[in-house]
Amino acid sequence: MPELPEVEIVRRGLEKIFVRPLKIEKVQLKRWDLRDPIPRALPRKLQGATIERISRRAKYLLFHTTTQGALLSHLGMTGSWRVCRPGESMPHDHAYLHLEDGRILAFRDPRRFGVLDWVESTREGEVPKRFLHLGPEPLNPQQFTAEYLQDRLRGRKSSIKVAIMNQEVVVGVGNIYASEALFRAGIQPARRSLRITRQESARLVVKIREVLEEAIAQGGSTIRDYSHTDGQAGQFQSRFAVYERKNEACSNCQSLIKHRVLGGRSTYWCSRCQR
DNA sequence: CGGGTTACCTGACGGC
DNA sequence: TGCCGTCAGGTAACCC
Repeated sequence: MPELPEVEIVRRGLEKIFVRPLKIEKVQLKRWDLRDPIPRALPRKLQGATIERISRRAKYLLFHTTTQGALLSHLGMTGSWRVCRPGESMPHDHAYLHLEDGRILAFRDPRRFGVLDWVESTREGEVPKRFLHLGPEPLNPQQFTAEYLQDRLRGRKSSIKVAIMNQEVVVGVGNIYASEALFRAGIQPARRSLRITRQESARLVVKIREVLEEAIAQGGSTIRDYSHTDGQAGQFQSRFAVYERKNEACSNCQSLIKHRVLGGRSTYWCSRCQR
């Protein structure tokens, strides 16, 4: 489900709720068996804590408390956070955070590939274990540069699409935006990473950033489960150039959009516009 | 070791 | 109608 743009939109939605710090009065867990079991201590740590800030790293969200500990959440494929009131439960709600103002934050995740975890400290320099292997943030031009990408692609035998979806190379790019960015950059997804030229790396860096920023501006992409914290759907799915457009005419050259599986994931491209 | 494949889980959809 | 196979915004544990 959610790639960087969707997670960032969720972060902004949550941020609005915590414009002023709010205490969590009660934590209710419906089940513990997400992709990783929720730590038994999580409710104890969160209950009575005050959330003052929401940050994002890659596709992870951190709910920072005033005592330095933080709730870490990953949405997996179908995870969502929504604001609701008592009695507004939905199937596959796994956790409820009861806020001091009477509102409830519900974590829902039908497939349970998501993660809820507790990190003890998020002080400067102390990086949660889950973040250790993560690559640079693509929206940060100082971190994610043509030189950097070219360097990481050199000597890599995998396809360029698999490479940019590798969170150690660059974070936040998932299956939709990988295809979309490669279309914009004019690069075939199956090309070997090591054959990508310097110039192409430069273009790809620009296009990855561009497509992610446009998607954020459109509120992300809603295919199935994804929605904002207020239940609204994203709008970027109507702007897909290639994703899920197999056999449709390319918006640029009218030739038919191709599809194949790469690294186990559905991949879409225009064989005329992408070389 | 790098890189491909599979498992985790539920629901939606198409074909028979 | 209903059953079965396939596929889905991600990640990580496996295999070679």
